[in-house]
Amino acid sequence: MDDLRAVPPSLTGLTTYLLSRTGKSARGRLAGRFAERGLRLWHHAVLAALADFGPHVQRDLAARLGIDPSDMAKIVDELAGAGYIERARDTADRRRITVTLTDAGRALLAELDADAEAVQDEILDPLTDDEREHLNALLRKVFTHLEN
Amino acid sequence: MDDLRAVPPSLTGLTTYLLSRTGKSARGRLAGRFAERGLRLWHHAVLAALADFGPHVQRDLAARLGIDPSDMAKIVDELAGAGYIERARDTADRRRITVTLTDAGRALLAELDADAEAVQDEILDPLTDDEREHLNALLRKVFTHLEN
DNA sequence: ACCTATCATGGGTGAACACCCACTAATTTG
DNA sequence: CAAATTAGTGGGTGTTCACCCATGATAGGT
Repeated sequence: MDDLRAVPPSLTGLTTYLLSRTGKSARGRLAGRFAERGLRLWHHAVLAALADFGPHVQRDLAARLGIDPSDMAKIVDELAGAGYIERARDTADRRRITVTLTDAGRALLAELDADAEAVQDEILDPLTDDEREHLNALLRKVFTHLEN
Repeated sequence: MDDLRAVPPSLTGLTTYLLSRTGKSARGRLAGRFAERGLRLWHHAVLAALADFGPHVQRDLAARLGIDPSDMAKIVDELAGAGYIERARDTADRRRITVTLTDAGRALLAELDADAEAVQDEILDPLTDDEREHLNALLRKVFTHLEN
């Protein structure tokens, strides 16, 4: 007891601490899997947004994901270069570029989602199905409240 | 609907995504408060470890918190410089430095804990007391399982 | 037709962070 | 007693990440 590896209980008593640590672990593991494919977390988020809401003007895509338009340009460039999305100049407003998911992109998204599920299974391993459900509901509440 | 600011549901459906985002927000807010005092999250962790487990050999402190000994040396130096902890050479093994919490350190820890509570209240605002309790219990399960 | 605003893009910056190595002092081992 | 090991420390490195600015192309207002 008093294992030298034990984490201070006054920290584990803080829900924010637990959120921070588990969140970091989750992000790290998923980022690791994506990295094996030469991808980062934002690539997944972009593909998911396109799948959920359909084609986007690039600027709207950046706004939706809360990322800098300049960084979005780079991400879009990478995804387009690999054929996962298609860029097309808007004919009405030729400043804009409309981004669309390709079939290859849809297929990649399915794989990335599978990665995410796998990581989720790793991390939520000690929880029953009911508990996972409950955790997701609680976090969803917290998250939607954060978005203001 | 289809608010341009809405986050993709296929992401919010992933508990790992919610963990990652809420965790990042929690860490960011707390780090912001600490930064106003010229401190970082590790300073809090070190003080908490000393309060919970008593004096530590510096190397053990690093091992417990999972941080590089070299980085721990810097953190300890900062805390000692401000008088929050005391360094003392071990008389038996003069290579070792034993780190002890001072009264000032204990007082600072109380303030940092208050900061953490405040951030926690912000973030868990939409949850009832029962739900907060439940969330903490679930995360604790997940966290202790991660530690392997 | 000008002037201003908007979009995509490239490039650069700076903070945070986790690592890693080398060096000194001290201890332990053979 | 010599050699190998360990503790603390200083310094440096590479990565990630969020930001910010400048530029060129295009639109819209007046």
